[in-house]
Amino acid sequence: MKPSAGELEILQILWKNGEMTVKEVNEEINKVKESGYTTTLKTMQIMFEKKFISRQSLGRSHVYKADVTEEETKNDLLDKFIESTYNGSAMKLVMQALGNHDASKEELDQIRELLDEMDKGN
Amino acid sequence: MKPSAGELEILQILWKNGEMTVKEVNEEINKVKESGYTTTLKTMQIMFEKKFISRQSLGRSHVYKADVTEEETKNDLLDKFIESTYNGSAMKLVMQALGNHDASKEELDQIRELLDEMDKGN
DNA sequence: AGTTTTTTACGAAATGTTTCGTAGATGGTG
DNA sequence: CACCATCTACGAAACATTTCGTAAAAAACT
Repeated sequence: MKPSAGELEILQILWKNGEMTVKEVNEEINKVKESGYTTTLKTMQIMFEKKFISRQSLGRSHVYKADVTEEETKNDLLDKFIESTYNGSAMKLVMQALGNHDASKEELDQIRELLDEMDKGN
Repeated sequence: MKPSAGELEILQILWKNGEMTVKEVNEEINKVKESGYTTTLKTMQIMFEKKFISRQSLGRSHVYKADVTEEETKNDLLDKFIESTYNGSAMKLVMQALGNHDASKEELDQIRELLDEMDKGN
């Protein structure tokens, strides 16, 4: 299933940091924006019910970790985005993303390599 | 502002077809999924209030057209998607989109051309 | 003119998300 | 042991979205 915006934010934090308590996740969020502790707690409880994350008791508190992979989740989000916004055309998205964002020489070369690999596949 | 999923669906139809009545838009939607007439009407009335679309009276009915451009809207959605899902890195998104979707030789060449153009810019 | 059809406008229910207040449990500290 | 801080659980409010029923206006039909 598709995580909401708030859920995705928490998943990104867990993917980056591994196992974390609600308090730690909330502190991470508060580096970027203000958000109450129970807000983060509630969201994580819902995510737990949805099986996006799992948890383990540690003393009185819980330690959470992502239970869906970054790869799989982002693929899923990307596919849905391509479908809804670019009518299913990944290439249209790639063209627009390239056209609208600066890239370093290294990045461009990296993409060229990938394109060459894809040629071989054909 | 960001159109919702349902609003985007209607915008895509209007971008493709130009001026349309609610009835026509609803018929277009019903080619893909079932949806009541008043549902589409209501959504379009909300979109009108939000200034996503404008309208003109034609006899007893209204003829609507998109009032935000496809280019601008998709750019905005793309930027937000890159921000929320790829931590702001357009190149990560491009790499993943290329890696996960097949492309024809023509499409790959088209991307190469674009990359060459971008090199010149540097 | 009266009935039917088409269309708008309005309101509200159903759902999902985000946020937070409050109560209660747990564990540490004087 | 009583008090305080920390943490969970629960419920509910606030908001946005989606869906549709119903009423009323307007036009078309007989």
